[in-house]
Amino acid sequence: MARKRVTLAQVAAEAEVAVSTASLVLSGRGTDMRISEKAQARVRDAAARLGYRPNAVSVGLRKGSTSTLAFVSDSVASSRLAGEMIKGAIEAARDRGYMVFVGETGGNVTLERQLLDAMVDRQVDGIILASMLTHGRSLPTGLDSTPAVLLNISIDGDPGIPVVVPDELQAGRDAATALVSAGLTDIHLIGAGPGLRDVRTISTAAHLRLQGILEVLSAHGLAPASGRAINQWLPPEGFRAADAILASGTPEAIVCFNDRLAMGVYQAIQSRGLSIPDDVSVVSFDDSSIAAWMRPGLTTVALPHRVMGKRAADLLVDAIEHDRAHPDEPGPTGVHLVPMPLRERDSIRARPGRD
Amino acid sequence: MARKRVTLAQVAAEAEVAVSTASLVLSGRGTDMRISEKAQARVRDAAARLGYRPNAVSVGLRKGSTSTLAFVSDSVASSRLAGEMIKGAIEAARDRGYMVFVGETGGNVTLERQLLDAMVDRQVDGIILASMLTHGRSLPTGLDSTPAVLLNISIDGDPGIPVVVPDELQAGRDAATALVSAGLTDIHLIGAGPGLRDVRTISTAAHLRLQGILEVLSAHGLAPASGRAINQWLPPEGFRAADAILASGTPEAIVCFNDRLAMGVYQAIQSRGLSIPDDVSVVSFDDSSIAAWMRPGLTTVALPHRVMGKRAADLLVDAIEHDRAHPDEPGPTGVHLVPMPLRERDSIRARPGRD
DNA sequence: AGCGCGTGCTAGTTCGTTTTAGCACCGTGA
DNA sequence: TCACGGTGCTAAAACGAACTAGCACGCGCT
Repeated sequence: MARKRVTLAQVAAEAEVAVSTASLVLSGRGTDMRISEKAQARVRDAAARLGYRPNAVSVGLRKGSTSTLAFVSDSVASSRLAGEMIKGAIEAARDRGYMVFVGETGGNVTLERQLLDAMVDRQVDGIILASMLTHGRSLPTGLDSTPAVLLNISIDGDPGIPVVVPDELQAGRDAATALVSAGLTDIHLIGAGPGLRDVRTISTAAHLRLQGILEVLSAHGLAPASGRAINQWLPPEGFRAADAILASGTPEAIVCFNDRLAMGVYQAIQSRGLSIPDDVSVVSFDDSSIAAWMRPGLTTVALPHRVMGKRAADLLVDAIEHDRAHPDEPGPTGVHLVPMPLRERDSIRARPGRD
Repeated sequence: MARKRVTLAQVAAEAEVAVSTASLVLSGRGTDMRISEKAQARVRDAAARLGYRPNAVSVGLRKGSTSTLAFVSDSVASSRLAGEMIKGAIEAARDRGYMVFVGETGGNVTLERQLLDAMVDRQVDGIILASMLTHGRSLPTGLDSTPAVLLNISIDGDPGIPVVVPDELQAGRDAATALVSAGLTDIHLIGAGPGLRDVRTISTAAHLRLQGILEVLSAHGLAPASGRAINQWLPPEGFRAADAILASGTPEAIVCFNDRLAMGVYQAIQSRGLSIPDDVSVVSFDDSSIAAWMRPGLTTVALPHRVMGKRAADLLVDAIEHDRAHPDEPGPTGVHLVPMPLRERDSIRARPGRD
């Protein structure tokens, strides 16, 4: 086993030309360099016959670029979401001819440093630094010597490189609009609120979602009927919060700050024999896999992780190519907001008597 | 920006020795090669001062090995599970000094070929070929020239390389035992069964789980009270199947072939005003994230994806090192069953009057 | 004085490719 | 007859590290 790889030298020998000739031909510069059609044909033929494939490591050494990206995140698998991001990035990278190294730091800064170093040692052409937490953090050093993109990380101040984040503000607006345009006015918030400062998580998502919601409500002369700031957005918390609301009457609508909270909210509502959406409407955020499985289907504003990953990889490759073409110019930058689409399912019902 | 990387030559110049001397010292063969302590100190000092890091690409070219693994799967993100596998593999790889390329084929054979080729072109030291479907499939060619491990793939016949799969047979036994030892005898199957041939999916998991269940039941003189083979294991199917069972009486216990089915089953039971586990006990497979969030917590046999990924990476590195040490010997092989632990939560109640 | 030997280091080749500079040949026009 | 220009190719130098073979030097011994 382990048939040795075919090298360019072998192809050249088989075609009876010099190595440099073979290289020229196979890299498409043959005609350009006035290699006769006959010789070119011989080389191509030999390459095909021997099943020649260029050794990417050697090319990487010679050219200094490896057609390789690094994807470093703090958590690959803690959520299905991270997987989607990676998938999006890998697909986009592949379409552009790049392979991707995936690394995971678990939030450990030392590990992040080591990983980044290991990636740079392997001459990656660019780096995607991703987080699952969308919170402000400081940027590791060394990201200025290699093209890089920040994914799902909102940095304080201008990082000087492209940043890809979901448009949480608009998502908040859309969730509130879905309720308001159904004629619902008695709206309760679970996860954050009722005021703009009532946020218990480090996530900036919470702030932005809340801001968007409040913006739309006040534009319609409304305010949240209640709100609970919660730091752990998990089903039991959702259950407790909803139960407390239900104890003092049936609300028209509940906004959950994520689908796990919504799951608990469903349980609380249904365990009281009430119906979603006939008695109370629910809207949420994330569109995690459970959202579609819940009964009735949960209307939720999706986090488009796949698209974000793809976007990041595309921006990174753009940056790499820009760098190659104009090594002195500063390179692309800016915050790229990815729209969060509203997935309308069956958890919102228009208020009878209104349209 | 983009400060050039420090090369060994620069370190050597700074330490006033030859490049070869610097190489020897930094690779630990200094004393071995009788380089004076003084010179060694100068080299190490210079390396530290300049922040020297060896260029992994160059080393890869020279040594032929790149400290890099490939993880190729048919679906990275279709389930949270795949992410866990990758995470396990990446962690184990990192602990052994390897970085990992992740690729995803979407089940497309052409793409798989291309990806595998691209990986081999980059001189990966080994390949993990993973699937999310645990079904028999044919092995791509070329896996014999590079160390490889199959992850979550059961191949027909001996692939000649290590294979890592979950122990579904024992999982089936454990699920059934959990019910039987609680004194439950009226046991209904949702997903497959009641007979050994009543399986509608291409997954071998279904067969093995069923086999394990039937084995334990018959060892106790029991047989399934009913069984429905289903090809799509999703909540609505679970709901329908459970509803049909409930229409003709209240069952003692239901085995769901995965957690999504169980989610539908919960909905069906609870919408009839019945209680889990007081009226009916439920056990399931997978331990997906929803299992812990359901009310009551779902007792389920976990698919240890993280452990499987870790195991695969460890076996692969073992194979690589074996290959390096004994290039002629055949290398490790065999099927490695990873135990599926039973996660006991609150969906099983012992039958009153029994122990 | 000459030989052998241990010590401490280095020159030079290799890995597989890209790329630049330029060689050898031929026909042509002066 | 010779410079000149075009044609078709190749030699050789990178890229950065690893590693083999072996050089120079000084010391002790005969």
